[in-house]
Amino acid sequence: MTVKKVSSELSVNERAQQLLKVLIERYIQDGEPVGSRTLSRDSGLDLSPATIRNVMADLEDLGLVSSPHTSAGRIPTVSGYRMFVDTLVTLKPLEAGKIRQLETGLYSSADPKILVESASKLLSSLTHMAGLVMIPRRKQLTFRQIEFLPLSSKRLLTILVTTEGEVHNRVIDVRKAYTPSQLVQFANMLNQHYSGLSMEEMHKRLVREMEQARKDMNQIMAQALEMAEQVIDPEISGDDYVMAGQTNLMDFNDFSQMNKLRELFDSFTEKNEILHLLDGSMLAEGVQLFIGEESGYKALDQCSLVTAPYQVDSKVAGVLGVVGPTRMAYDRVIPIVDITARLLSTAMQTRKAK
Amino acid sequence: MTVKKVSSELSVNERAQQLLKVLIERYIQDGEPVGSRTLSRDSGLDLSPATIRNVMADLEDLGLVSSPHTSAGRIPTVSGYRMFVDTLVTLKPLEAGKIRQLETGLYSSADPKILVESASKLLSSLTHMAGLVMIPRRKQLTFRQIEFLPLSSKRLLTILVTTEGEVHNRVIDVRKAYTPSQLVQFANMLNQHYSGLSMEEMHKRLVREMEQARKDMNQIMAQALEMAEQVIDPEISGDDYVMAGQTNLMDFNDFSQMNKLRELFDSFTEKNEILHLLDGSMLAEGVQLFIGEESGYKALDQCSLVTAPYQVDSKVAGVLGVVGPTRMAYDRVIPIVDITARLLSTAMQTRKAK
DNA sequence: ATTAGCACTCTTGACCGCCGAGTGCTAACC
DNA sequence: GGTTAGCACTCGGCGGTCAAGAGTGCTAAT
Repeated sequence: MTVKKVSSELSVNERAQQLLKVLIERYIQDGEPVGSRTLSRDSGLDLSPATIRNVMADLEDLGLVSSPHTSAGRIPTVSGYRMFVDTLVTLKPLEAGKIRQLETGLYSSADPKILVESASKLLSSLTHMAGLVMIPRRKQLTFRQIEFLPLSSKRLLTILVTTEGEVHNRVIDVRKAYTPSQLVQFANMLNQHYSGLSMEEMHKRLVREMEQARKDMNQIMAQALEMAEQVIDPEISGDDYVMAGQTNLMDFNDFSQMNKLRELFDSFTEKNEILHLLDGSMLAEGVQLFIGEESGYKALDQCSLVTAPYQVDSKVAGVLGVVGPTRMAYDRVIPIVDITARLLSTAMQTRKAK
Repeated sequence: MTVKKVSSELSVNERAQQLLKVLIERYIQDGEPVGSRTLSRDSGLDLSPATIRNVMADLEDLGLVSSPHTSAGRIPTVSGYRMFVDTLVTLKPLEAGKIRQLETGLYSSADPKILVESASKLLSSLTHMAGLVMIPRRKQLTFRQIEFLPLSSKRLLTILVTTEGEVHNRVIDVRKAYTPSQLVQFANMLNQHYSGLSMEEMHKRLVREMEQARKDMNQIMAQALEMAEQVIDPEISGDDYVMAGQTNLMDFNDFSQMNKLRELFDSFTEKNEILHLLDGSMLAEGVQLFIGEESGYKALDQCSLVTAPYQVDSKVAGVLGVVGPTRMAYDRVIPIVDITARLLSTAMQTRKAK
């Protein structure tokens, strides 16, 4: 009996999965609980509503679907969505037109800032949700060049250029006045010495070598290093992301209650929660999903986040993705995020080759 | 008869104005149409509801109030608000605590970018609406210093510093390669020659003197000027504003319909309409209001905008303000905007004196 | 194992009537 | 003549009822 049951359960499972898949696709399409009759008609499985009701009861026991009230159809739960995206979904290849749109949108500029901005705009316009792109993390940028510009006697404008093409400005106050030629000398020294290092590495070395210079009573050296240290300071992490199309989320009646939406928008301006999440998904390879409460952040518990890391110089530099309602068209969104990440990677790459 | 009527009408008007004032204050307070009985109780005028009904009928004829339906109280129209803010409102002086909050919030930083950002945050938190601060207009900034940094043989990073303390970076491509010393020479020349001019003036001169240099076959000069011209280019207007607390607007049930709110938010990201408005109110002295449809922009027709220009170096540099529902506490908001503008002015001033 | 049938549940929208708030008008009042 | 009391009227909002529709769970038959 047990043996029989196992084998039968397997076949049931396959069928149940198929039904779950159809149910979720259906629910994503029109946002209403799906009933047994609808499923019986559209599943392609030639089963009567009654049979399907039995299967639904099983799925409900497994926690994959739930019904909002006694006499409504079923809607997927978070676990249901999870199973769907992990094993059931059939991804829709991206239409050529949209790929072209992405390509042209991302090849136009050499400035990484603009590139990041267009990527997030493209994501939002292709998915009709909110797109976001994390700015390359400061730690992982590589140092290329630093310059000091006197603003007043004891105030300097420092300009930091990375290999990736980013430019950072910062005003620092110094203890004593330097002549322009001294400043040039400082800059030259730093540029020769540290060019090509990652910010993180550079920071480490700066600290170490500053110690050394002080011991050696090498004033000049120590001063230059101290100034550089003030600019490189990893505390000013510069971690940030760019977002576009937040207002798209207002179209989803999933967020009909204003306060939920407000909470979400606030967490977009707060940034730290989102950054945490993005940071976490830097490590993963390929597309990653956070469905509903999976993210662990209350503000996002009605949303899903689809992310993919992008590379510069074959090292992971950042993450991009979209935010939308849990009930989103995963089959379309996943490829979009995936391809956008790839294209952004190459767009940033070619820039460097120039 | 006519003479008498005029005199009586005058006295009626005074009373009517008083009633209009109380009505608007009341409506602003709790957002519901105000009826004759309420007014009779709270106006302090010791009039019966019936009399007040007559006055209301007059006010309605004058287009200052309207009733949403036959048996509701009256609500102010745009003209009603206009009359209110122009002649009736008694402004509430800002509490010392809030002034201190503003002062500490605005004196902490020397960087104009940060200053602008905190000003808009302060505005939003003090008014519980959306605060915005327009960035000093490029044209009106004064040139202080320019530097050229070679990135690759024919690509230069240009750094532009204004007297106001802003730093602008831009990457430009040049036709031929220059040696570092040539670049320094260019920069020196430009800095000596143009320092202290407004961008607008500088641009004019650049064009003129470039012509001259070409005629004189002064290659070096012409090249330097051409490079500068690429950086100064007023087309890249850099007009922009910083906004904070948009989500506050979601709390007002005045914007209960999502699409209205969305339109508004979209116009915030679009920016040009808002910039137009802000630009227009740069000329006005002191606080200026756009109530409802007065702004002329559809997206803003449920909102009011309260603005005030701020100065740097006793020249108008930009505008700041708040956006909120037409039904906002003008008596509190107007002083807040006014004082914030003054404090931002001094905060930016002292910066320069340093 | 599957299905048909049936009773039951729950939501939704329409309809109804009532209450309260407020108006406009008229006639009386000072 | 301005002001007021009184009265009829209007309208939105609220609660209740009702029927229709959709969907379920269970049972018994296939």
